Amino acid sequence: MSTPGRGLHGRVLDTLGPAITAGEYPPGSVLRTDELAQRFDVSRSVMREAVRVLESMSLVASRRRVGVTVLPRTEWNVYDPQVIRWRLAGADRPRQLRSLTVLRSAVEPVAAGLAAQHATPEQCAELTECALGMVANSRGHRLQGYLVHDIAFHRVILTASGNEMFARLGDVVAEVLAGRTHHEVMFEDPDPAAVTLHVQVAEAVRAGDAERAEQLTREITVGALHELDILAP
Amino acid sequence: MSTPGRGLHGRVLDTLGPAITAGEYPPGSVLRTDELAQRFDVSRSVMREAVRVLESMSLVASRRRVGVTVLPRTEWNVYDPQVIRWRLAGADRPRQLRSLTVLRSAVEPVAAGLAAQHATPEQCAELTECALGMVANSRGHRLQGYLVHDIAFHRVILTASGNEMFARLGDVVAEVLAGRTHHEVMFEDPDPAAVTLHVQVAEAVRAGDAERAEQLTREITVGALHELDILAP
DNA sequence: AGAAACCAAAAAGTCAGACTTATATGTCAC
DNA sequence: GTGACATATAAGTCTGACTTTTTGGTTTCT
Repeated sequence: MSTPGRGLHGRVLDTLGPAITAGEYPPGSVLRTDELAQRFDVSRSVMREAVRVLESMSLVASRRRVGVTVLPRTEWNVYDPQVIRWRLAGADRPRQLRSLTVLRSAVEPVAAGLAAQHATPEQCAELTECALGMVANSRGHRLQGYLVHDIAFHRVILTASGNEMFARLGDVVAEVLAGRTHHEVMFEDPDPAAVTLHVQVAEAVRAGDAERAEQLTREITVGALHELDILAP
Repeated sequence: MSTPGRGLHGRVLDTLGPAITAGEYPPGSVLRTDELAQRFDVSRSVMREAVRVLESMSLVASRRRVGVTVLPRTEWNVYDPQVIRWRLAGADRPRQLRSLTVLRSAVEPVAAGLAAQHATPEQCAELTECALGMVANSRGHRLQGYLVHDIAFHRVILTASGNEMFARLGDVVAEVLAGRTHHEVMFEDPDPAAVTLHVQVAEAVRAGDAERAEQLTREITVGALHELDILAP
């Protein structure tokens, strides 16, 4: 998943990125390129490339005579897939999970509504296929199989919406769903009501009923919010 | 606005970024670092830093023995503020404007609902202030003054939602609104109904009425969709 | 004493050149 | 045609010297 070990500068990022997003260097901390280069045992050129990438993510700012300063979280490019991965993998995981779930609750219903209007027959077929796969794996601790279809389902919805920015959230949603299964509490079989909702969404999209698709998806995301205690019961 | 001229590599990006996002290099095009360095009259080290940044935006991929290849639009990090700016400034502007407006229509209503629950008294005050400023500038071709308050209004809503990912969309929304005033057709005074809606949203947030704040904001964004002919009348 | 001008050190920024490594592609034998 | 092998290519890496900006302290003048 993603882009592992693409060169030396990538290795550096794999260490520095998670460290910064985890808050190991509080905002305002100052790093020096040469020192970092020594610490990671790479040349300054490689280190500079890594710093440039962090800078383009607004994780740090590089200024002459002062050094590379860590920026406050409010400056971070929180939509950068790399940043999201780093945060999901580290100490910032709960916060990232919450904000992503709220984002999902806003985006996915609208995406489903658009999908009902724009989905191709192939996408409709794939959607029902996914929903059926979820049903088939909804009992008997077949969490892995369930997850695969769940991820595929939401990815198709986002793609079929026809909006490039929605489509780009597919990977993020996938990581959220996968995380819920693997890290969070998810011992029992999935909620039967949720499974039913997915089937109904697939049907609504196929029927071109945007209103219904949106409303049903809203119910799904409300469920996700409840799981994280973001909504009062 | 943003980060102009932060070093030589930034200058290179200011040319290459817009060129790529405008589609001047079709997907699959191959660039060579050395050739680019010559073309921009910079050292290879500087050029490499620029390429690294483009790579972190998934605009290009760098592979040994082949070169720097331009990636298809579906790979781009379309949430990167820099990418958004480049696209809004170039040939891809209409597409970017549409997808951003659809994103707004999904996010802002939910953000307004959350703002109604979480906004501080100061934020509520600022919000009504903005709304009043919009009213005051809604007649007599005072578009500039209107725009300032409109931008501030939406920024407060997104910030007050308490969700970091929503808050980060403030800059983007600002650029969309500014673009609508400056580039798009916007000769007459703003729609009075829209002005009223903003005032009502401010009131709903102050009253803590999440449901109403969300619904009213939805009406605002529906208006924005209509402006771009995304919704049927 | 306070402000203005000045100086020196520090760290990022830039450049040039040599070298390494992976890999796409063409060549040859079978 | 298939597989092994050689070769050329372009990215990747390292090093060292040099430039530029900026900060913080020092000196000087009012």
